[in-house]
Amino acid sequence: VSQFPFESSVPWRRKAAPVLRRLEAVAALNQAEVEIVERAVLQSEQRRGGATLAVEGPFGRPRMILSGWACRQRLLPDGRRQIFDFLLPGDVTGLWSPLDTQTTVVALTGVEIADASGMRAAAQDGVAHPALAHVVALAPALEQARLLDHIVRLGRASAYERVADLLWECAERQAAAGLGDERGFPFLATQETLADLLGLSVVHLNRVLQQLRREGLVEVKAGRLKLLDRTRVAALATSVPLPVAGAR
Amino acid sequence: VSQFPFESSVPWRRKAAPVLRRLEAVAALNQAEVEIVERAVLQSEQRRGGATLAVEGPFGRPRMILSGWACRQRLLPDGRRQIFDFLLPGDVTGLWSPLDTQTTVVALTGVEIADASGMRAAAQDGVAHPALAHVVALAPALEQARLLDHIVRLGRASAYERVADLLWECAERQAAAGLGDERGFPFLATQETLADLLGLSVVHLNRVLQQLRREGLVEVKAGRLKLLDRTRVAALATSVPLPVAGAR
DNA sequence: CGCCGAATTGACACGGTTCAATTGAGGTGG
DNA sequence: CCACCTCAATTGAACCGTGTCAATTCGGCG
Repeated sequence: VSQFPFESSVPWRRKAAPVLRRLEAVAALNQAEVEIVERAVLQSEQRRGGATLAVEGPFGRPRMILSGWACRQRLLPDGRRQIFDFLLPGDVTGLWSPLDTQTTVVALTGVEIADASGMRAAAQDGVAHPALAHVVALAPALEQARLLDHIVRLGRASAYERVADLLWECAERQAAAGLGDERGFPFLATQETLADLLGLSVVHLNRVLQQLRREGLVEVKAGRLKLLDRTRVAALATSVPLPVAGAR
Repeated sequence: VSQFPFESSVPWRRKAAPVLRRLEAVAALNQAEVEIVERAVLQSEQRRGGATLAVEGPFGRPRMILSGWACRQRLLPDGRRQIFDFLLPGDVTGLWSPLDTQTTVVALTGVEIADASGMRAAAQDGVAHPALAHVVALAPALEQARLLDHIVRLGRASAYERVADLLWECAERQAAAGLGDERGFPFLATQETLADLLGLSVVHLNRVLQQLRREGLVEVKAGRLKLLDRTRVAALATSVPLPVAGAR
Protein backbone atom coordinates (compact mmCIF):
# COMPACT_ATOMS: atom_id res chain seq x y z
CA VAL A 1 0.00 0.00 0.00
CA SER A 2 3.07 2.20 0.19
CA GLN A 3 5.09 2.42 -3.02
CA PHE A 4 2.59 3.14 -5.70
CA PRO A 5 2.94 4.19 -9.31
CA PHE A 6 0.22 6.83 -9.08
CA GLU A 7 2.13 9.46 -7.15
CA SER A 8 3.34 10.91 -10.40
CA SER A 9 3.97 14.59 -10.69
CA VAL A 10 1.73 14.76 -13.73
CA PRO A 11 -1.31 16.64 -12.35
CA TRP A 12 -4.06 14.50 -13.80
CA ARG A 13 -2.29 11.42 -12.55
CA ARG A 14 -2.19 12.79 -9.08
CA LYS A 15 -5.89 13.53 -9.29
CA ALA A 16 -6.66 10.00 -10.31
CA ALA A 17 -4.56 8.48 -7.55
CA PRO A 18 -7.25 8.11 -4.85
CA VAL A 19 -9.65 6.43 -7.24
CA LEU A 20 -6.99 4.11 -8.59
CA ARG A 21 -5.85 3.16 -5.12
CA ARG A 22 -9.35 2.29 -4.06
CA LEU A 23 -9.94 0.23 -7.17
CA GLU A 24 -6.65 -1.60 -6.78
CA ALA A 25 -7.71 -2.58 -3.30
CA VAL A 26 -10.54 -4.59 -4.85
CA ALA A 27 -8.76 -6.02 -7.87
CA ALA A 28 -5.61 -5.32 -9.82
CA LEU A 29 -6.21 -3.06 -12.82
CA ASN A 30 -4.71 -3.72 -16.21
CA GLN A 31 -3.26 -1.00 -18.38
CA ALA A 32 -6.46 -0.40 -20.33
CA GLU A 33 -8.45 0.00 -17.13
CA VAL A 34 -6.03 2.51 -15.66
CA GLU A 35 -6.32 4.53 -18.82
CA ILE A 36 -10.10 4.50 -18.69
CA VAL A 37 -9.98 6.05 -15.24
CA GLU A 38 -7.34 8.58 -16.17
CA ARG A 39 -9.29 9.59 -19.25
CA ALA A 40 -12.35 10.25 -17.12
CA VAL A 41 -10.35 12.34 -14.70
CA LEU A 42 -9.19 14.64 -17.49
CA GLN A 43 -12.76 15.93 -17.74
CA SER A 44 -13.02 16.76 -14.07
CA GLU A 45 -15.38 19.41 -12.84
CA GLN A 46 -15.45 21.66 -9.78
CA ARG A 47 -18.52 22.15 -7.63
CA ARG A 48 -19.08 24.41 -4.66
CA GLY A 49 -19.95 23.20 -1.19
CA GLY A 50 -23.69 22.82 -0.79
CA ALA A 51 -24.22 22.02 -4.43
CA THR A 52 -26.48 19.12 -5.32
CA LEU A 53 -24.39 16.69 -7.31
CA ALA A 54 -27.11 14.22 -8.15
CA VAL A 55 -30.54 12.95 -7.28
CA GLU A 56 -30.45 9.20 -7.00
CA GLY A 57 -32.59 6.98 -9.09
CA PRO A 58 -32.48 4.93 -12.25
CA PHE A 59 -31.32 7.88 -14.33
CA GLY A 60 -28.27 9.11 -12.48
CA ARG A 61 -24.82 9.16 -14.00
CA PRO A 62 -22.04 7.51 -12.04
CA ARG A 63 -19.52 9.91 -10.55
CA MET A 64 -16.13 9.67 -8.95
CA ILE A 65 -14.93 12.00 -6.21
CA LEU A 66 -11.42 13.32 -6.83
CA SER A 67 -11.17 15.71 -3.94
CA GLY A 68 -13.42 17.17 -1.25
CA TRP A 69 -16.21 15.52 0.70
CA ALA A 70 -19.80 14.84 -0.31
CA CYS A 71 -22.63 12.84 1.20
CA ARG A 72 -25.83 11.03 0.36
CA GLN A 73 -28.72 12.36 2.38
CA ARG A 74 -32.47 12.66 2.70
CA LEU A 75 -34.38 15.71 3.85
CA LEU A 76 -37.61 15.22 5.76
CA PRO A 77 -40.59 17.46 5.13
CA ASP A 78 -40.12 19.18 8.50
CA GLY A 79 -36.50 20.04 7.88
CA ARG A 80 -34.81 17.21 9.70
CA ARG A 81 -31.93 15.75 7.76
CA GLN A 82 -30.44 12.27 7.75
CA ILE A 83 -27.11 11.61 6.09
CA PHE A 84 -26.63 8.04 4.92
CA ASP A 85 -22.92 8.09 4.23
CA PHE A 86 -19.99 10.22 3.25
CA LEU A 87 -18.38 10.18 -0.16
CA LEU A 88 -14.65 10.68 0.18
CA PRO A 89 -11.95 11.19 -2.42
CA GLY A 90 -11.56 7.98 -4.37
CA ASP A 91 -15.18 6.95 -3.95
CA VAL A 92 -17.27 6.13 -6.97
CA THR A 93 -21.05 6.29 -6.69
CA GLY A 94 -23.94 5.57 -8.93
CA LEU A 95 -22.34 2.48 -10.45
CA TRP A 96 -25.66 0.72 -10.07
CA SER A 97 -29.25 1.90 -10.02
CA PRO A 98 -31.05 2.25 -6.75
CA LEU A 99 -34.81 2.71 -6.82
CA ASP A 100 -34.92 5.25 -4.07
CA THR A 101 -35.47 8.69 -5.52
CA GLN A 102 -35.50 10.65 -2.32
CA THR A 103 -31.78 10.41 -1.80
CA THR A 104 -29.63 13.29 -2.88
CA VAL A 105 -25.89 13.56 -3.31
CA VAL A 106 -24.70 16.86 -1.89
CA ALA A 107 -21.27 18.43 -1.78
CA LEU A 108 -20.20 19.09 1.80
CA THR A 109 -17.18 21.11 0.73
CA GLY A 110 -15.95 22.25 -2.60
CA VAL A 111 -15.42 19.07 -4.58
CA GLU A 112 -13.80 17.96 -7.75
CA ILE A 113 -15.73 15.23 -9.52
CA ALA A 114 -15.53 13.32 -12.75
CA ASP A 115 -18.00 11.33 -14.80
CA ALA A 116 -17.63 7.58 -14.32
CA SER A 117 -19.90 6.52 -17.17
CA GLY A 118 -16.92 5.27 -19.09
CA MET A 119 -15.99 3.07 -16.20
CA ARG A 120 -19.44 1.59 -15.95
CA ALA A 121 -19.57 1.01 -19.69
CA ALA A 122 -16.15 -0.63 -19.74
CA ALA A 123 -17.25 -2.97 -16.96
CA GLN A 124 -19.70 -4.55 -19.40
CA ASP A 125 -16.76 -6.23 -21.11
CA GLY A 126 -15.59 -8.55 -18.35
CA VAL A 127 -12.84 -10.02 -20.48
CA ALA A 128 -11.09 -6.82 -21.45
CA HIS A 129 -11.73 -5.14 -18.10
CA PRO A 130 -12.00 -7.79 -15.43
CA ALA A 131 -11.18 -5.57 -12.47
CA LEU A 132 -13.70 -2.90 -13.39
CA ALA A 133 -16.32 -5.58 -13.98
CA HIS A 134 -15.59 -6.92 -10.55
CA VAL A 135 -15.83 -3.52 -8.94
CA VAL A 136 -19.17 -2.77 -10.54
CA ALA A 137 -20.52 -6.18 -9.63
CA LEU A 138 -19.46 -5.67 -6.03
CA ALA A 139 -20.73 -2.13 -5.72
CA PRO A 140 -24.17 -2.88 -4.28
CA ALA A 141 -22.71 -5.30 -1.77
CA LEU A 142 -20.07 -2.88 -0.57
CA GLU A 143 -22.61 -0.14 -0.24
CA GLN A 144 -24.95 -2.36 1.67
CA ALA A 145 -22.23 -3.46 4.05
CA ARG A 146 -21.65 0.15 4.97
CA LEU A 147 -25.35 0.82 5.42
CA LEU A 148 -25.72 -2.17 7.73
CA ASP A 149 -22.85 -0.94 9.86
CA HIS A 150 -24.54 2.41 10.02
CA ILE A 151 -27.81 0.87 11.13
CA VAL A 152 -26.07 -0.87 14.00
CA ARG A 153 -24.37 2.36 14.88
CA LEU A 154 -27.64 4.26 15.00
CA GLY A 155 -29.67 1.56 16.64
CA ARG A 156 -27.41 0.12 19.27
CA ALA A 157 -24.40 2.37 19.92
CA SER A 158 -24.11 5.22 22.41
CA ALA A 159 -23.23 8.67 21.14
CA TYR A 160 -19.67 8.14 22.31
CA GLU A 161 -19.37 4.86 20.42
CA ARG A 162 -21.02 6.31 17.35
CA VAL A 163 -18.52 9.09 17.03
CA ALA A 164 -15.52 6.87 17.66
CA ASP A 165 -16.80 4.36 15.15
CA LEU A 166 -17.33 7.00 12.51
CA LEU A 167 -13.90 8.54 12.99
CA TRP A 168 -12.38 5.10 12.71
CA GLU A 169 -14.28 4.41 9.51
CA CYS A 170 -13.17 7.70 8.00
CA ALA A 171 -9.56 7.01 8.95
CA GLU A 172 -9.68 3.61 7.32
CA ARG A 173 -11.27 4.86 4.17
CA GLN A 174 -8.93 7.78 3.74
CA ALA A 175 -5.98 5.49 4.32
CA ALA A 176 -7.31 3.15 1.66
CA ALA A 177 -7.28 6.09 -0.75
CA GLY A 178 -3.71 6.90 0.22
CA LEU A 179 -4.64 10.19 1.84
CA GLY A 180 -3.51 10.10 5.45
CA ASP A 181 -0.06 10.35 6.95
CA GLU A 182 1.53 10.64 10.39
CA ARG A 183 -0.04 14.06 10.80
CA GLY A 184 -3.49 12.56 10.46
CA PHE A 185 -5.85 12.90 7.53
CA PRO A 186 -8.12 15.54 6.02
CA PHE A 187 -11.37 15.80 7.93
CA LEU A 188 -13.73 18.15 6.19
CA ALA A 189 -17.05 17.57 7.89
CA THR A 190 -18.83 20.19 9.92
CA GLN A 191 -20.08 19.22 13.35
CA GLU A 192 -23.61 19.77 12.12
CA THR A 193 -22.92 17.34 9.31
CA LEU A 194 -21.58 14.75 11.71
CA ALA A 195 -24.63 15.18 13.89
CA ASP A 196 -26.94 14.61 10.92
CA LEU A 197 -25.07 11.47 10.01
CA LEU A 198 -25.01 10.06 13.52
CA GLY A 199 -28.52 10.97 14.54
CA LEU A 200 -27.40 13.36 17.29
CA SER A 201 -27.88 17.03 18.06
CA VAL A 202 -25.01 19.35 17.22
CA VAL A 203 -24.61 20.35 20.82
CA HIS A 204 -24.28 16.84 22.06
CA LEU A 205 -21.98 15.86 19.25
CA ASN A 206 -19.76 18.74 20.19
CA ARG A 207 -19.56 17.56 23.77
CA VAL A 208 -18.79 14.00 22.80
CA LEU A 209 -16.01 15.17 20.50
CA GLN A 210 -14.55 17.19 23.32
CA GLN A 211 -14.63 14.16 25.53
CA LEU A 212 -12.75 12.11 22.96
CA ARG A 213 -10.13 14.84 22.77
CA ARG A 214 -9.91 15.28 26.53
CA GLU A 215 -9.32 11.57 26.91
CA GLY A 216 -6.54 11.72 24.38
CA LEU A 217 -8.14 9.52 21.77
CA VAL A 218 -8.19 11.96 18.92
CA GLU A 219 -6.96 15.36 17.87
CA VAL A 220 -8.85 17.70 15.56
CA LYS A 221 -7.51 20.92 14.15
CA ALA A 222 -7.79 22.87 10.96
CA GLY A 223 -9.62 20.33 8.88
CA ARG A 224 -7.36 17.48 9.93
CA LEU A 225 -8.02 14.64 12.27
CA LYS A 226 -5.56 12.32 13.91
CA LEU A 227 -6.26 9.19 15.89
CA LEU A 228 -3.93 9.38 18.87
CA ASP A 229 -4.85 6.06 20.40
CA ARG A 230 -5.81 3.77 17.58
CA THR A 231 -6.27 0.81 19.89
CA ARG A 232 -8.84 2.43 22.10
CA VAL A 233 -10.69 4.02 19.21
CA ALA A 234 -10.82 0.69 17.39
CA ALA A 235 -12.13 -1.00 20.51
CA LEU A 236 -15.00 1.45 20.68
CA ALA A 237 -15.59 1.16 16.97
CA THR A 238 -15.78 -2.59 17.01
CA SER A 239 -18.19 -2.85 19.88
CA VAL A 240 -20.14 -2.15 16.83
CA PRO A 241 -18.99 -4.64 14.14
CA LEU A 242 -15.62 -5.66 12.95
CA PRO A 243 -14.79 -4.28 9.54
CA VAL A 244 -14.15 -7.39 7.51
CA ALA A 245 -10.58 -7.03 6.29
CA GLY A 246 -10.52 -5.75 2.76
CA ALA A 247 -14.25 -5.94 2.43
CA ARG A 248 -14.68 -2.23 2.13
CA VAL B 1 -55.09 -7.00 -6.25
CA SER B 2 -58.36 -8.62 -5.23
CA GLN B 3 -59.48 -11.51 -7.44
CA PHE B 4 -56.44 -13.64 -7.84
CA PRO B 5 -55.93 -17.06 -9.35
CA PHE B 6 -53.72 -18.24 -6.46
CA GLU B 7 -56.41 -18.71 -3.84
CA SER B 8 -56.84 -22.25 -4.99
CA SER B 9 -57.82 -24.90 -2.53
CA VAL B 10 -54.87 -27.01 -3.63
CA PRO B 11 -52.62 -26.80 -0.59
CA TRP B 12 -49.30 -26.17 -2.34
CA ARG B 13 -50.94 -23.46 -4.40
CA ARG B 14 -52.15 -21.74 -1.30
CA LYS B 15 -48.65 -21.88 0.13
CA ALA B 16 -47.18 -20.27 -2.94
CA ALA B 17 -49.76 -17.49 -3.00
CA PRO B 18 -47.88 -14.86 -0.94
CA VAL B 19 -44.72 -15.25 -2.97
CA LEU B 20 -46.59 -15.13 -6.25
CA ARG B 21 -48.49 -12.03 -5.20
CA ARG B 22 -45.35 -10.23 -4.27
CA LEU B 23 -43.67 -11.18 -7.52
CA GLU B 24 -46.68 -10.14 -9.57
CA ALA B 25 -46.49 -6.73 -7.94
CA VAL B 26 -43.12 -6.24 -9.61
CA ALA B 27 -43.80 -7.83 -12.97
CA ALA B 28 -46.40 -10.16 -14.46
CA LEU B 29 -45.29 -13.78 -14.40
CA ASN B 30 -45.72 -16.12 -17.32
CA GLN B 31 -46.85 -19.70 -16.96
CA ALA B 32 -43.34 -21.14 -16.83
CA GLU B 33 -42.38 -18.72 -14.08
CA VAL B 34 -45.40 -19.56 -11.97
CA GLU B 35 -44.51 -23.21 -12.26
CA ILE B 36 -40.95 -22.60 -11.17
CA VAL B 37 -42.18 -21.02 -7.98
CA GLU B 38 -44.76 -23.70 -7.36
CA ARG B 39 -42.21 -26.42 -7.90
CA ALA B 40 -39.95 -24.85 -5.29
CA VAL B 41 -42.79 -24.64 -2.80
CA LEU B 42 -43.41 -28.37 -3.07
CA GLN B 43 -40.10 -28.91 -1.29
CA SER B 44 -40.96 -26.64 1.59
CA GLU B 45 -39.38 -27.12 4.98
CA GLN B 46 -40.44 -26.24 8.52
CA ARG B 47 -38.14 -24.55 11.01
CA ARG B 48 -38.71 -23.70 14.64
CA GLY B 49 -38.67 -20.19 16.05
CA GLY B 50 -35.17 -19.16 17.02
CA ALA B 51 -33.55 -21.33 14.38
CA THR B 52 -30.79 -19.83 12.28
CA LEU B 53 -31.93 -20.03 8.69
CA ALA B 54 -28.78 -18.72 7.05
CA VAL B 55 -25.61 -16.81 7.55
CA GLU B 56 -25.31 -14.17 4.88
CA GLY B 57 -22.41 -14.06 2.53
CA PRO B 58 -21.42 -15.10 -0.92
CA PHE B 59 -22.34 -18.72 -0.31
CA GLY B 60 -25.87 -18.53 0.94
CA ARG B 61 -28.75 -20.17 -0.88
CA PRO B 62 -31.73 -17.99 -1.71
CA ARG B 63 -34.86 -18.73 0.33
CA MET B 64 -38.49 -17.82 0.19
CA ILE B 65 -40.67 -17.40 3.25
CA LEU B 66 -44.01 -19.17 2.93
CA SER B 67 -45.35 -18.55 6.39
CA GLY B 68 -44.13 -17.19 9.71
CA TRP B 69 -41.78 -14.32 10.40
CA ALA B 70 -37.99 -14.16 10.25
CA CYS B 71 -35.45 -11.37 10.41
CA ARG B 72 -31.96 -10.43 9.41
CA GLN B 73 -29.90 -9.40 12.39
CA ARG B 74 -26.46 -8.89 13.83
CA LEU B 75 -25.33 -9.73 17.34
CA LEU B 76 -22.71 -7.55 18.99
CA PRO B 77 -19.99 -9.08 21.12
CA ASP B 78 -21.57 -7.73 24.31
CA GLY B 79 -24.97 -9.21 23.59
CA ARG B 80 -26.70 -6.22 22.10
CA ARG B 81 -28.74 -7.12 19.05
CA GLN B 82 -29.71 -5.07 16.03
CA ILE B 83 -32.35 -6.32 13.63
CA PHE B 84 -32.04 -4.96 10.10
CA ASP B 85 -35.40 -5.99 8.74
CA PHE B 86 -38.20 -8.48 8.96
CA LEU B 87 -38.79 -11.22 6.45
CA LEU B 88 -42.49 -11.77 6.01
CA PRO B 89 -44.44 -14.42 4.11
CA GLY B 90 -43.88 -13.86 0.42
CA ASP B 91 -40.41 -12.41 0.87
CA VAL B 92 -37.48 -13.89 -0.99
CA THR B 93 -33.98 -13.29 0.32
CA GLY B 94 -30.51 -14.14 -0.78
CA LEU B 95 -31.24 -13.51 -4.44
CA TRP B 96 -27.96 -11.64 -4.65
CA SER B 97 -24.71 -11.92 -2.74
CA PRO B 98 -23.93 -9.44 -0.03
CA LEU B 99 -20.37 -9.31 1.28
CA ASP B 100 -21.36 -8.85 4.87
CA THR B 101 -20.85 -12.09 6.73
CA GLN B 102 -21.96 -10.95 10.15
CA THR B 103 -25.59 -10.88 9.26
CA THR B 104 -27.72 -13.84 10.20
CA VAL B 105 -31.20 -14.81 9.14
CA VAL B 106 -33.14 -16.03 12.15
CA ALA B 107 -36.66 -17.40 12.47
CA LEU B 108 -38.72 -15.28 14.83
CA THR B 109 -41.58 -17.76 14.88
CA GLY B 110 -42.00 -21.16 13.40
CA VAL B 111 -41.56 -20.67 9.68
CA GLU B 112 -42.09 -22.54 6.50
CA ILE B 113 -39.43 -21.87 3.91
CA ALA B 114 -38.48 -23.11 0.48
CA ASP B 115 -35.32 -23.06 -1.56
CA ALA B 116 -35.33 -20.33 -4.20
CA SER B 117 -32.26 -21.50 -6.09
CA GLY B 118 -34.43 -22.53 -8.98
CA MET B 119 -35.83 -19.04 -9.14
CA ARG B 120 -32.42 -17.46 -9.20
CA ALA B 121 -31.21 -19.88 -11.84
CA ALA B 122 -34.26 -19.30 -14.01
CA ALA B 123 -33.66 -15.57 -13.82
CA GLN B 124 -30.46 -16.06 -15.80
CA ASP B 125 -32.58 -16.63 -18.88
CA GLY B 126 -34.14 -13.22 -19.31
CA VAL B 127 -36.02 -14.24 -22.43
CA ALA B 128 -37.82 -17.26 -21.07
CA HIS B 129 -38.34 -15.74 -17.62
CA PRO B 130 -38.48 -11.98 -17.97
CA ALA B 131 -40.34 -11.28 -14.74
CA LEU B 132 -38.01 -13.37 -12.60
CA ALA B 133 -35.01 -11.75 -14.24
CA HIS B 134 -36.48 -8.39 -13.40
CA VAL B 135 -37.13 -9.33 -9.81
CA VAL B 136 -33.60 -10.60 -9.31
CA ALA B 137 -32.11 -7.53 -10.95
CA LEU B 138 -34.18 -5.28 -8.73
CA ALA B 139 -33.50 -7.16 -5.52
CA PRO B 140 -30.51 -5.16 -4.29
CA ALA B 141 -32.25 -1.88 -5.01
CA LEU B 142 -35.42 -2.86 -3.17
CA GLU B 143 -33.43 -4.07 -0.22
CA GLN B 144 -31.42 -0.89 -0.11
CA ALA B 145 -34.53 1.26 -0.26
CA ARG B 146 -35.79 -0.45 2.85
CA LEU B 147 -32.49 -0.07 4.64
CA LEU B 148 -32.37 3.63 3.87
CA ASP B 149 -35.84 4.09 5.29
CA HIS B 150 -34.70 2.26 8.37
CA ILE B 151 -31.69 4.51 8.77
CA VAL B 152 -33.89 7.57 8.70
CA ARG B 153 -36.18 5.94 11.20
CA LEU B 154 -33.34 5.21 13.60
CA GLY B 155 -31.50 8.46 13.08
CA ARG B 156 -34.21 11.07 12.98
CA ALA B 157 -37.51 9.72 14.24
CA SER B 158 -38.81 9.70 17.81
CA ALA B 159 -39.75 6.41 19.41
CA TYR B 160 -43.40 7.17 18.73
CA GLU B 161 -42.74 7.83 15.06
CA ARG B 162 -40.53 4.79 14.74
CA VAL B 163 -43.20 2.43 15.98
CA ALA B 164 -45.95 3.97 13.88
CA ASP B 165 -43.72 3.88 10.82
CA LEU B 166 -42.85 0.25 11.37
CA LEU B 167 -46.44 -0.82 11.89
CA TRP B 168 -47.37 1.00 8.72
CA GLU B 169 -44.61 -0.73 6.81
CA CYS B 170 -45.68 -4.14 8.07
CA ALA B 171 -49.28 -3.44 7.14
CA GLU B 172 -48.31 -2.45 3.62
CA ARG B 173 -46.09 -5.44 3.12
CA GLN B 174 -48.58 -7.93 4.42
CA ALA B 175 -51.26 -6.42 2.26
CA ALA B 176 -48.97 -6.75 -0.74
CA ALA B 177 -48.72 -10.45 0.01
CA GLY B 178 -52.49 -10.70 0.23
CA LEU B 179 -52.45 -11.48 3.93
CA GLY B 180 -54.51 -8.84 5.71
CA ASP B 181 -58.24 -8.33 5.88
CA GLU B 182 -60.73 -6.15 7.71
CA ARG B 183 -59.76 -7.81 10.98
CA GLY B 184 -56.18 -6.66 10.55
CA PHE B 185 -53.19 -8.79 9.72
CA PRO B 186 -50.93 -11.34 11.41
CA PHE B 187 -48.38 -9.66 13.62
CA LEU B 188 -45.98 -12.19 15.00
CA ALA B 189 -43.19 -10.10 16.48
CA THR B 190 -42.38 -10.07 20.15
CA GLN B 191 -41.99 -6.69 21.83
CA GLU B 192 -38.36 -7.51 22.45
CA THR B 193 -37.96 -8.15 18.75
CA LEU B 194 -39.56 -4.84 17.87
CA ALA B 195 -37.29 -3.08 20.33
CA ASP B 196 -34.22 -4.65 18.74
CA LEU B 197 -35.35 -3.55 15.32
CA LEU B 198 -36.18 -0.01 16.35
CA GLY B 199 -33.22 0.62 18.60
CA LEU B 200 -35.35 1.01 21.73
CA SER B 201 -35.57 -0.73 25.08
CA VAL B 202 -38.37 -3.24 25.56
CA VAL B 203 -39.85 -1.23 28.37
CA HIS B 204 -40.04 1.94 26.38
CA LEU B 205 -41.36 0.17 23.34
CA ASN B 206 -44.10 -1.29 25.47
CA ARG B 207 -45.12 2.15 26.67
CA VAL B 208 -45.12 3.62 23.21
CA LEU B 209 -47.28 0.78 21.95
CA GLN B 210 -49.69 1.41 24.76
CA GLN B 211 -49.85 5.05 23.85
CA LEU B 212 -50.68 4.20 20.25
CA ARG B 213 -53.46 1.95 21.48
CA ARG B 214 -54.76 4.46 23.99
CA GLU B 215 -54.95 7.09 21.28
CA GLY B 216 -56.95 4.74 19.11
CA LEU B 217 -54.43 4.43 16.33
CA VAL B 218 -53.92 0.70 16.46
CA GLU B 219 -55.24 -2.44 18.05
CA VAL B 220 -53.12 -5.46 18.96
CA LYS B 221 -54.42 -8.78 20.17
CA ALA B 222 -53.52 -12.39 19.80
CA GLY B 223 -50.90 -12.08 17.12
CA ARG B 224 -52.99 -9.75 15.02
CA LEU B 225 -52.62 -6.05 14.44
CA LYS B 226 -55.13 -3.64 13.03
CA LEU B 227 -54.59 -0.04 12.05
CA LEU B 228 -57.66 1.78 13.34
CA ASP B 229 -56.78 5.21 12.03
CA ARG B 230 -54.80 4.69 8.85
CA THR B 231 -54.61 8.39 8.15
CA ARG B 232 -52.96 9.34 11.39
CA VAL B 233 -50.61 6.37 11.34
CA ALA B 234 -49.58 7.16 7.79
CA ALA B 235 -48.94 10.76 8.74
CA LEU B 236 -46.58 9.69 11.47
CA ALA B 237 -44.97 7.15 9.18
CA THR B 238 -44.32 9.62 6.43
CA SER B 239 -42.81 12.29 8.61
CA VAL B 240 -40.19 9.80 7.87
CA PRO B 241 -40.22 9.33 4.06
CA LEU B 242 -42.98 8.66 1.65
CA PRO B 243 -43.01 5.10 0.41
CA VAL B 244 -42.65 5.51 -3.32
CA ALA B 245 -45.77 3.91 -4.75
CA GLY B 246 -45.04 0.42 -5.93
CA ALA B 247 -41.37 0.77 -5.21
CA ARG B 248 -41.38 -1.79 -2.51
C1' DC C 1 -53.12 -26.54 38.45
C1' DG C 2 -48.64 -24.98 37.70
C1' DC C 3 -45.10 -23.40 34.64
C1' DC C 4 -42.77 -20.18 31.44
C1' DG C 5 -42.03 -16.67 28.38
C1' DA C 6 -44.08 -12.30 27.18
C1' DA C 7 -46.24 -8.18 28.61
C1' DT C 8 -46.75 -4.63 31.92
C1' DT C 9 -45.68 -1.44 35.94
C1' DG C 10 -43.35 1.80 39.02
C1' DA C 11 -39.48 4.38 40.50
C1' DC C 12 -35.43 6.40 39.37
C1' DA C 13 -31.20 7.73 36.81
C1' DC C 14 -29.06 9.47 32.89
C1' DG C 15 -28.12 10.35 28.09
C1' DG C 16 -29.27 13.54 24.93
C1' DT C 17 -32.03 17.64 23.43
C1' DT C 18 -33.40 22.35 23.40
C1' DC C 19 -32.84 27.19 23.79
C1' DA C 20 -30.12 31.00 23.99
C1' DA C 21 -25.89 33.18 24.16
C1' DT C 22 -21.01 33.64 23.60
C1' DT C 23 -16.59 32.76 21.57
C1' DG C 24 -13.59 31.80 17.77
C1' DA C 25 -11.71 31.64 13.10
C1' DG C 26 -11.46 32.53 8.22
C1' DG C 27 -12.60 35.91 4.51
C1' DT C 28 -13.57 40.46 2.71
C1' DG C 29 -13.67 45.30 1.87
C1' DG C 30 -11.98 49.68 3.07
C1' DC D 1 -3.50 46.05 8.24
C1' DC D 2 -7.68 46.49 10.72
C1' DA D 3 -12.86 46.53 11.19
C1' DC D 4 -16.39 43.80 10.13
C1' DC D 5 -19.16 39.92 8.75
C1' DT D 6 -20.48 35.24 8.81
C1' DC D 7 -20.54 30.62 9.86
C1' DA D 8 -18.77 27.06 12.86
C1' DA D 9 -17.61 25.80 17.43
C1' DT D 10 -18.49 26.12 22.24
C1' DT D 11 -20.89 26.88 26.70
C1' DG D 12 -24.52 26.85 30.43
C1' DA D 13 -28.84 25.59 32.27
C1' DA D 14 -33.19 23.50 32.21
C1' DC D 15 -35.95 19.93 30.48
C1' DC D 16 -37.63 15.43 29.01
C1' DG D 17 -37.33 11.26 26.26
C1' DT D 18 -35.47 6.72 27.07
C1' DG D 19 -32.97 3.42 29.58
C1' DT D 20 -32.37 0.52 33.73
C1' DC D 21 -33.71 -2.36 37.48
C1' DA D 22 -36.73 -5.08 39.72
C1' DA D 23 -41.10 -6.81 40.44
C1' DT D 24 -45.64 -8.21 39.16
C1' DT D 25 -49.25 -9.77 36.04
C1' DC D 26 -50.95 -12.08 32.09
C1' DG D 27 -51.77 -15.77 28.72
C1' DG D 28 -51.09 -20.02 26.67
C1' DC D 29 -49.90 -24.81 27.31
C1' DG D 30 -48.71 -29.42 29.27
